[in-house]
Amino acid sequence: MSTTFGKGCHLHLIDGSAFIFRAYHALPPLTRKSDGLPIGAVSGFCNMLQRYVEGTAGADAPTHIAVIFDKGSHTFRNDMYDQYKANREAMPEDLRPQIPLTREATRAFNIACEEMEGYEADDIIATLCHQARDAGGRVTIVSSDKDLMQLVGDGVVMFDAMKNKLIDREGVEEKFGVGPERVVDVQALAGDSVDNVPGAPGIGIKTAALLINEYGSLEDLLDRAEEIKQPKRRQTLIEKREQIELSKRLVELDCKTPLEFTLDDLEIRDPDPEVLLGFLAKMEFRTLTKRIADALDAEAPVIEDKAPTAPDAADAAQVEDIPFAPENYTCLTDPAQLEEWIAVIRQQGYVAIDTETTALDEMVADLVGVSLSTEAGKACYIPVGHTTGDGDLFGGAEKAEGQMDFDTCLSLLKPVLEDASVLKIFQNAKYDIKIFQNYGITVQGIADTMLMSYALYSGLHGHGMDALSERYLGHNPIPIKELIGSGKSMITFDKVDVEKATRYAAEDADITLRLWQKFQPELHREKVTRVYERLERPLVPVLAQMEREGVLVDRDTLSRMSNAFAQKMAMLEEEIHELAGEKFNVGSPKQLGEIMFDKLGYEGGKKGKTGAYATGADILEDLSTEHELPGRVLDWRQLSKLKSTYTDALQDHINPDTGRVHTSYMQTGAATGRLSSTDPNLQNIPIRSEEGRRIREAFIAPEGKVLVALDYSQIELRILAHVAGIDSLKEAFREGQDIHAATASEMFGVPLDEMTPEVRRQAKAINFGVIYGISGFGLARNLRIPRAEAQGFIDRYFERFPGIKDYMDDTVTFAKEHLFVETMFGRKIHTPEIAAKGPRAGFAKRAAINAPIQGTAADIIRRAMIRMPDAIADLPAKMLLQVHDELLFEVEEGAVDDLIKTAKDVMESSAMPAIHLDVPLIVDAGRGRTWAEAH
DNA sequence: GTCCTCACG
DNA sequence: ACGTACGTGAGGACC
Repeated sequence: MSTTFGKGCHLHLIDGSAFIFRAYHALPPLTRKSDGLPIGAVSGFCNMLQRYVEGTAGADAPTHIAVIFDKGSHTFRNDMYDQYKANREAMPEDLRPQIPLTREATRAFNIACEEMEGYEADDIIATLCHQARDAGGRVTIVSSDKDLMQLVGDGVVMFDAMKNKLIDREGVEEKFGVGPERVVDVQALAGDSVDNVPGAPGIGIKTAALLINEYGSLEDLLDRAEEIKQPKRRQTLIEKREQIELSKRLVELDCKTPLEFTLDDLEIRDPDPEVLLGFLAKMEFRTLTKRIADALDAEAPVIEDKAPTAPDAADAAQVEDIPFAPENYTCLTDPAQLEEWIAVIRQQGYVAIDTETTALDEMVADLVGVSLSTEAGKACYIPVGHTTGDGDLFGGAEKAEGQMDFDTCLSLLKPVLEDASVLKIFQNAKYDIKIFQNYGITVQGIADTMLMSYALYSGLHGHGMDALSERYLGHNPIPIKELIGSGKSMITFDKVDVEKATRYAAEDADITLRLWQKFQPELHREKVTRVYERLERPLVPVLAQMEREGVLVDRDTLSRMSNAFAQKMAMLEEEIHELAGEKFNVGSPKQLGEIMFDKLGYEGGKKGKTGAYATGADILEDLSTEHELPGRVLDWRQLSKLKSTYTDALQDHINPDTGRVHTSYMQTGAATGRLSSTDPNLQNIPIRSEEGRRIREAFIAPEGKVLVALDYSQIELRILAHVAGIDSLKEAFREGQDIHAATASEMFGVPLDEMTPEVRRQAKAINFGVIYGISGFGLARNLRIPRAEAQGFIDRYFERFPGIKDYMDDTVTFAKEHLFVETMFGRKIHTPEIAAKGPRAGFAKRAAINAPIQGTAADIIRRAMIRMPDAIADLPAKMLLQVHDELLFEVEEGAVDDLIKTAKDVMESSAMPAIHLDVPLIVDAGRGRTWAEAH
């Protein structure tokens, strides 16, 4: 039955990883109906495999076939160069569990399925190629990976299944400018950013091919490097010789892999219908099962339409039964123990990590310890920076007993942290990766339980670890207060006793791991995997980098402003006291209310819930038509606000080391998907008032650089026009009209060229009102017109734009039915209050109407931010700040136009291709030495 | 800690 | 019948 591989045989080798990734990206995140297991990639993989086998049947059918997979993340190339493939992005979490299933699928098709520990699939393919060719057979490699092109020639061709194209010797020459036998020479010079092969800096494929063709081979080129005319190129080749030679060894495939099977084992075999259909049925692939059953002329097994089972009842119960037992938490002091932990981590491919530090501000925090957890209930803590006495780790204090050496610990952890193929699970990853960055460690390959919770439960509750642990694990973690106290007597973590720290820190890692296990299947069940994978997880390093950059703020400017404000306030205060007839604290609303309404007897004093008079700006404004005092108080309040919140407070936030202000962005702060900014909040720097706007003059670019502000024009209204399907609004946006004027024209029948500012202002207020879930009362208050008149405007608006009312009604209906609303990208915002009765129902309704619009805008700018670093990588520019619909950059003077063009393009195209908008997105640009000028 | 007020989109 | 524009964070007063 079995024949010996030889002349006339034709071996097809399928690059398994390529199939898997193509399948994963080509298909939506499908899940198995009965239990929510992600199976999109498996489904695509099976389809592709089946179609391939089907498509190759005929005259030149393969006699032998195999699917070759990678195994393990560590190969002999990592021993040569530890940075090899270190840039690889972490595997999406919903793909990981599908990998073993693709092996199972291959076997179910009765196709040979081969892999080797320590070798890449490419090496196995290379070895098989050589063997097959030596035996006189032919080979077709099914892959489009350029690393395999070196194997082409002498009966070996490649088939790019994506483009349905054969790649032969000419194809390789087209791609590399040299024949297959010189491909590795070109690759060694050109390097490869994807695999992190260094190559020769400044030399790409074109130049490399030119050089190789001129000198014949890489070795000759390097030997005769002195002869090269271009000085820069000559220098590079001489200085980087070793790096280039290393690169060649990295790209050269090993054709002597010690295989544990022979070519004869790969002989093509018919699948066993029972096994194959059994597997497909188990995966619950209805269409595919039926199609293959037909092809095999067999009976398709029945796939029951099982209702989803209770969420992993069995598994969950097991995990939840594992107690939180501090005795299973160990304190690691010996590097050998850590090495054992690392071996386990590498083996299983993931670990939960938490860092303990001396401060909440990552820019000034020192690392005190690291905790790890590899399975529920099991965790360790590595103390490295605990101190005794006064002073800190790097000055004054004594290092406490019983710890691991700081540098030893980090040098052991570094390769794991930087290896994107090992998943590091954090609660609030941004904090920890910034801490590790302080020590030159760039963490790659992260999961974040805080972001998972946000993607799953935004609007339902907060996403802090204590709350999540209590809610989802039924466990109250040790409060940090018990270790460091609170208030004035608070100590830093380095002063905490190592034993206590171990219990606390190990528990945090344990909890993080358990939350990850709990949330992972939920992401699929709730269909928010895409949101988490595309909108949340990739944003973390981007925000970390922006925070690290900070923005330059001029202390002198702020300090001068503070002084000027103080003087003016003192004068106003004197006047106010005189008008009041007594001295009082102008900053106390309570005292002010009593003075105005009780003592001076102003009309219209209204007490709120707490029994205090309301003294808000709107009330003082009304009073100021009758009295002098309220106007003075308004002026005083404005200055007080500017001084305390901005000109004084901002100075305190200037980092002494960098001279810049480093805000912190909270990714989970706003339910709609917006970011929020704290410490300091740089998203509410004044701009509306002339006095306040001047604070932006203190935000500057360093010498030789410029600030560039890019902001989306009317993004929320554009989204509204799209989602509500308002043709006239869409048309106005497409034609670049003044949207508020166009609205006014449509509503009041005033031609555009006769528009008055007053009518336009009213239309503008209505436009904004609509986004907020308009009410007659709210619009009346905003426009200071009678409520009936405001209601008349709204009625007319709905009449002219009937789609708006439908959109609002539909959104509320959807929210009531599902208790959440969605953005265009599928972000869910839960609206539990929509079921409430009474006044709360009104709030919830308006929030539900607003959330998809505000949230979609937030998603769009997030996508822009995620794509931005790569887009501007070659420009001398940094993205510094985000203010909801604006991005602020710092750019070298000469590159301003390039930056604006590139960044604008990224922003304007960021809705696509995930969603389609019927209206264009337009980004306005400004530049200047200060943020004030850039607007 | 909570309320009030006010800065931003 | 009720009280209302949506989403945030920070500072100061007051308990």
